[in-house]
Parts: sequence; structure tokens; C-alpha cells
Amino acid sequence: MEYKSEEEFLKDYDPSQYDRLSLTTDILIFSVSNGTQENYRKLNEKFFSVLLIKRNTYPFKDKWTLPGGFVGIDEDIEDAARRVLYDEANIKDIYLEQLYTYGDPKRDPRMRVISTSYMALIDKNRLNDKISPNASWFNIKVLEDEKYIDVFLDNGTDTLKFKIKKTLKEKTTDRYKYEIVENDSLAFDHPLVIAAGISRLKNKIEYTDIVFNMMPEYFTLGELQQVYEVILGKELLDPAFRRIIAKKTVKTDKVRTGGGHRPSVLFKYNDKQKK
Amino acid sequence: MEYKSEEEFLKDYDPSQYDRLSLTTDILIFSVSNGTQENYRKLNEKFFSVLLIKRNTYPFKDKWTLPGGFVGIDEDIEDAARRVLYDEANIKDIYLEQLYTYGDPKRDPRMRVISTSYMALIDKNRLNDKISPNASWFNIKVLEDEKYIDVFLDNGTDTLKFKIKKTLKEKTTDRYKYEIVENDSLAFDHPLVIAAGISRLKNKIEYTDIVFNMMPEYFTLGELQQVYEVILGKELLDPAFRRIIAKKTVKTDKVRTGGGHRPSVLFKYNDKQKK
DNA sequence: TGAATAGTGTCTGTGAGACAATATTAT
DNA sequence: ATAATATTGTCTCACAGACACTATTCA
Repeated sequence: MEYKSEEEFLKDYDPSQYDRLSLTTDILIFSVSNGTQENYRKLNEKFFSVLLIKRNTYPFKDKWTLPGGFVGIDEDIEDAARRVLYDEANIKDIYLEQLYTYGDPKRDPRMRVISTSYMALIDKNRLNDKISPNASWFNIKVLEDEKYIDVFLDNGTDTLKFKIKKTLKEKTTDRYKYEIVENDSLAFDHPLVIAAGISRLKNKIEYTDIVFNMMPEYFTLGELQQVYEVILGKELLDPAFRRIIAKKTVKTDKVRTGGGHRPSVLFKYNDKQKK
Repeated sequence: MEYKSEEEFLKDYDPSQYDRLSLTTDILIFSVSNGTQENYRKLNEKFFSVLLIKRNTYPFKDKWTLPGGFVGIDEDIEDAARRVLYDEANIKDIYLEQLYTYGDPKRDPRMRVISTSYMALIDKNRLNDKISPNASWFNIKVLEDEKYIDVFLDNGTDTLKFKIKKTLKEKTTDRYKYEIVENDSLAFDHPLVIAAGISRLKNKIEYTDIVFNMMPEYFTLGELQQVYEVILGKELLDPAFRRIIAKKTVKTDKVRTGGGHRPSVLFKYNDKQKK
């Protein structure tokens, strides 16, 4: 059949002739939590953390999962992600970035479901009491070597663990294929999503200012350094850290006192730096 | 209704209750083309190029489009991308990387179609005669400033042009929202896909070795530098370039003679470098 | 011989790694 | 006074930018 115009063609178009599938979005909501500290002199320990939801329906009933949901037929994917953020964690207007789209035909046992993952960053102190009742913050510990990534998640009650095998995809990059080799408690392919997200954040924190999306308005350089250290999983040298961070921050005239040591100056993010 | 087990739940599950949509994949096949040169002394000019297909059906009949196609209901997205690569350009076993998933509800006038874009890199000389009859290589020129990206595509017969407006998404990163403000000849939202892909490649060529996926086995450092320059859109200083590239390449005992100047040594990619 | 590319030498400035030293507070 | 963090000083080394210089070929 020959059409004379685009309008004519579209009028007759029958979408049902193509395979149809479903699209979901899964969101990695990352933040930094404060631990407790008995020694009045010492700083509070900080933890890198992610928000998980306990499923109460099949499939994967009673497993933990990333906040997420189906994308509506007339809904933009990122809008769906923002809707989930609002529904599950009462969060609006925060940093949100698309990461990767997972399309293994067997990733959902129900039917063919594609999932686009997003990463969101927040200052957790802004919303501690507002999250949905079946949501929980898990502190993240990562052990990584050449071949495996071990991730430990702890919310004070449950400890989840999964292990991922890395295989270098090609010699010209450092891209890896991830495979889940151990996973007891997480639903779907979420261990892959979490591991990839952590890796992305670790990488991106080094060459952007996204860390400030996880900070309160005023913070000390010590606190900021703690956040870097806990996300990167390694200690940094003070002078080097301060040199790098100097351009990105502005000193204020406020100080924080009360620890048994020299008070520290409070800084703000410098959003007018020249890069 | 209460289910006692996951198996029981899945047996009864009805996928039709959820919104269904279609998924396509669009592939940016990038390569470098050789120009011609009348002056026997001078090097061949090189061009950064992308493969486009002329559509002969609605919608967007007679417009140019990225190679792509629908993802089958039981097909992994990346497998679909590889299938398209093979069908349209007879290409197998090349560098392929997922870039971004486009989900604007209005991006396809027929129905709701999500598209996941991939970037593929090849040494064009390996396959010049095998591409499909309605495919064509377009040389790319990019003019970019703070607010706009102008892209010019030229295949020797047609010249396509589009213009994109950039808006900074947030102060903490250099992520931009792209909007098409001019586009005569390209189908769908492909100007966005192309612009984002070029930007990604420019960025990634600086900190990985992906450029070698576009090179023949043996090459001179001058040729390699040309490729960097044409992709980055700027000239590089010889000594600095050679310092950086030294770790990534291995000198061979072959030389290339014939230009009216000093012969140049042929190099290979060093895939055993320590990074 | 001269135009053109190939390839090297070297100076300078920037910035990260490393470690030492000083400052300040609450108990 | 002491433990703990806050903050700065400085030495060294690696490396990128810049520019000058030498090497080699073929019409």
C-alpha cells in the first residue's frame, strides 16, 4: 500500500503489529548517614547509604528492592522516576541522572520488562522522617578486587550481601560485564544495578561537584572529606584534599565548636567557580 | 487474592493489565574517513564520520535516520543492536556501548516508542563496499559554543544541518539538556542522539583507548594524531601528543614511505600496557 | 633544494603525593 | 596537660603546554 503523505500514513497506522513490552524505572537513592560516637572528641562516623524497599507482593515477596515502578504509557521516563521519588521518599527537586537500561529478556519472571535505572543524590538529613514505611536506609560497604565486587548492605536490622563477578569487556576501556554470583536478599537484577551505580558515583565524584548534592548548606571541610572518603572507600590526605576542594567551596564566617578540639570553619558550595 | 508461593503467583499472572510499549535501538556508527589530497607531499585529510540510512517508508519518508530497529520480545537490547549492525553494515565484533534511553512520549508519531541508543566504533576501511544500498557515510563538522551546537553532515551529495540548544541542568555538573531548534533532514529525535553521542565520544577518547577501535592494525603516529584532532575538533601539539600516546602504542619495525618527506614508523596498539 | 612531515629536546608552570608543623578546643 | 581535629607550609616528582630544533624524503 502506498501513502501520499505522512498524515495519511499515520491515520491508518496499527501499533498492535509490533511486539509490546513494559518499561520500569529503578532508582538508586544515595545519601550519607551519620553514625554515633561515644568519644566526645571524635567526629561522627559517616556511612554511604542507599534506600531500599521491602516488597510485600509477588514476585520476590519479602525481598528488598530498589524504589521503582512502571512507566505510564504517556509518561516520560524521567518523570516516572521523579514520581517514584516523591511517592516512596517524599523527595522533590533533587539531583537525578539516568544511568543504564537493563534489557535481559529474563530479568523479570512475569513478562518482558525493560528497566531504566537512575541515580538520585540527597542530603538525608532533610527528610529522615518522611520516607515510606516499608523503605529503609542501608549502609554500604564495598570490597572490590580485580575479579569480584562484594557488597554488604546493613540497615541495623538486616544484613544483605551480594557478590558480582567482573569480566573486562575489551582491552581498550575499563568497561566490565557484571554477573551476579551470590545474592540472597535482593529482587530482580538489582545487585547489578546497585554495583553499577556505586561505580558510576565513585567515578563521577572525582571530576564533578555532585557530592554537594549530598551535603547540607553549611559544612566543615572535615565533614566533606569524610563524605568523599566513605564514597571512594579510601582515606585522603588532608592538604591535597583541601587544595582540590578550595575552588569548589566558599569560606563563611561561621564556625562549629563543641568537639574537644580546634573549631572548624563552615563552608558553602561555590556555585560561581570558574572551571 | 493471596498466593502461597512465587510459582503459584506467576502461573496466574496476566501481563496485559500493564501499559505496553515498543522498544527500538538506534546506533551511532562512528568512523574516520580519508579525504583526497592533490599535493603529493601532504597527508590525506581525515574526517570524522557517521553512518546514516535514507528512510523509504513512512513516517519520516525520505529523511535520514540512524540505523536502528525494533527490539524483539525475546531479544536482549544489545543483541538487537548487534543484529542491526550486521544487517545494515555487515559489521560484526566491534566496539559497542550503550549510551542513553530516550523516552519522550511524543518522540515517535506512530505510538509510544522508547529508544536506547548505542555507539559503535569501526575502522571504516575494513568494510567500505559492504554497507546496505540506502546507507551512506556523512562527514561531521561541529561548531559548539556555550549555548548552541551546530552540526553539519556531508556525504558528498547531501548536506544536512541541525542546531541544538544547550541548557545547563544543574550547577554541580556539566550536564546539559538538549533541544532541537533547527532540523530539516533528520528523522525522529536523532539530532539529539547524534549530538549526545559525539559529545560522549569526544569525552571518552580523552581517558580511554577507544580510539584504537577506529584504527587499522598498523598506523603512524601522525595518522593517529589526525584522528584525535578530527574527533576533538582541535589541533594538538606534537610532543605532548606523543608523550601521552607512547604508553598506548608499540613501535614496529615497519615504516611508511612515499610522501615527499621523512618516512614514518608504523605503530600498533599496546594492549598490554599497565594503566 | 625546498616543502612537508617525522621526531626529539628542553624550559616552565601547575598540581598531586607525602610528611611535618602549628593552632585550638573541651575535658 | 592531653587527645583529637583543624589548618598550613613545603619539598619533590610527574606531567602538560609551549616552542625550538633536527631528520628525512621525493619531485
